[in-house]
Amino acid sequence: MHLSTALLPKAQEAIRHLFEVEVEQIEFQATRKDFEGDITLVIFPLLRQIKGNPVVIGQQIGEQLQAETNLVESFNVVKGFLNLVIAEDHYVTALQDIVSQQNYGTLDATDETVMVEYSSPNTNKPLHLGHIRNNLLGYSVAEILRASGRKVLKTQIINDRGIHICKSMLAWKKKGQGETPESSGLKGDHLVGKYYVEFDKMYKADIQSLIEKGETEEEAKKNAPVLLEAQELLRQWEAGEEEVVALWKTMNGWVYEGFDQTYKAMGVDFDQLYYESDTYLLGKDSIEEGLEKGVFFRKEDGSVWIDLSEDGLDEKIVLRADGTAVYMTQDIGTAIQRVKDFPQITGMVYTVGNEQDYHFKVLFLILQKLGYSWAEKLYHLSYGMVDLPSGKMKSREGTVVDADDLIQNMSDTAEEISSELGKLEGYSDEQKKELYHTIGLGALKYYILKVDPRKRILFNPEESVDFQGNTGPFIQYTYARIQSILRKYGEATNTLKDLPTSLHAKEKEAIKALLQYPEVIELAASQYSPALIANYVYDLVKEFNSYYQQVSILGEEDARIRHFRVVLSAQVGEVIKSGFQLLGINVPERM
RNA sequence: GGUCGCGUAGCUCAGCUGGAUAGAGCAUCUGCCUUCUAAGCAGACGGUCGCAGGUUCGAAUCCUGCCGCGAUCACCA
Repeated sequence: MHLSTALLPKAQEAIRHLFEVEVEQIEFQATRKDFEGDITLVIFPLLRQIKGNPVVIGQQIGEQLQAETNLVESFNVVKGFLNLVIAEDHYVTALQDIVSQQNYGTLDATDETVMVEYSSPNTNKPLHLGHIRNNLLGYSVAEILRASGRKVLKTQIINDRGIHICKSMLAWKKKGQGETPESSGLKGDHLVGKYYVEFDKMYKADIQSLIEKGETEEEAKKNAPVLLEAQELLRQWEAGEEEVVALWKTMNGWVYEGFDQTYKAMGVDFDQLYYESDTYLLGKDSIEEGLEKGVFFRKEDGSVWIDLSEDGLDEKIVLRADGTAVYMTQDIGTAIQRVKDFPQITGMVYTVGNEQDYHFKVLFLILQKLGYSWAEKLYHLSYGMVDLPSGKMKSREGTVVDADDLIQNMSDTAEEISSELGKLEGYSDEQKKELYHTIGLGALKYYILKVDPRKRILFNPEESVDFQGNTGPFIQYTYARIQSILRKYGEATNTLKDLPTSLHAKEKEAIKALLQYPEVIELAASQYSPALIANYVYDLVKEFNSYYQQVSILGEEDARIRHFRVVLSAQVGEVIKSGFQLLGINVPERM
């Protein structure tokens, strides 16, 4: 039971008794560090119903509470704040309760099922840092939603068709000389990406020569021969020409092998895959349906639109004059298809950058207007771009931070630091390698997830991601130290035997921090924010490290107190592990 | 220009539905390894919370205007 919910009726009772007033809500907050107390009752809001001096009122309520409940041991009043000191045995029993729970922090199951879409890359180039943020956010939010009692389906829609892949195909046909991942030793997605860059070179050369022949830049960009060829390739693909489709399959196959490796290294996965080549024609039926319902209207040229001016937006096209689909058409169709595939879905989360805020606003409105009940529970997990000091990342121009390279670099840095510290005696090379990956990836993931998704991230590859302070490795390190204690202690720590009669101040603080975990999960789920989990785990860890420094755990002579301290440490370790799992970060036994 | 988001210490970020003297990390400086892992702990330094109004007993937080940065406003995806 939560402290404030336990205290609420007591305080209401006290106020009723003292002032003969019924108050519905009472504001509790954690007592600030510089004052004595655990929880603070804010008097000011009560003044609306109780006239008088807040200090006097606080004093009276404090006295009443102290007399009426053994939860409150003592109190003090500072200005309009009634600081309550909670009896220590409350915290001891609270810890006992936490320890007895299977998956402490996770919330009761609901009947909701949420589909979380993330990643959804194009298949013409390897994944980069922008995708990493997307993947980490999507994966983590999925985990957080699951911990908050929802069932979760992780998905991505792979953008496997379109002009972008045709560009890579064309360049490969012209310049590739049959090169394959095997022949070149290149990872498949990198090989295909190489030809995407190659295309851009040819394209730029074409533009240049057209300009020299007197065309304007605008004309040249439209008429460049390689672009026209790529467009022709797309038409042939749509017509199903065997040779083109075969090449398309081959090159996409290379890319998928590459992606699989990257996803595996990143530690993300999916329950269901969708391919744009299967879904790009979807949605047209819904346009007809919407026309009948009067949600859409047809213009004279035959194109179909929706008027969203009443919703503060403008008109948006949903079907071209020639009857072909636009992006919106597809997205409408795909959303509906997903609910057909998984009828248990009650909501969906789209992890897509904030440059598409407007698109999703419109998409969700359309689905609502079409009358789908689940449309109320769609959420665009919008996040800020990852920029470099030099500006935006552009694949074509090679100014990207490659995902595979970055993950490898992080791992290398972890290795350097670990080797310097030299604490891994007895670890095999295999174990070490795995550990470096855990730490390096932990640093990267934490670095990205600890910031509010909405904010854009400026990533400076020159200044490597930190391994000290508010970082993933710092938290992993704390976990490893706890595990070291547990190994040495040897006994079971899943139950509290003899309860101590008094607590160290730091023990009380650590238990308070543990008690917050469930509500943090709830908040993180309702706000779709892994950052809240990251910041919480950091606070917990800081609290614990301070305790660890001040108090000897295994060195305690009294066996009962020693056991209590080990159990408390074990539980802190559990919450670190659990919280980090929600961020998709592993924790090491040693480091 | 319209719409949306962001603006907190030199740098990177917290600050929950308004509450006490705005908190961390990095960087700089000072201490602490014969005691459970120093990727640590304790401390110092560092702020007109972009600016100006407003609401309130109380505003970094809510409202309005302005400034700055970013995104978006295609029969592109």
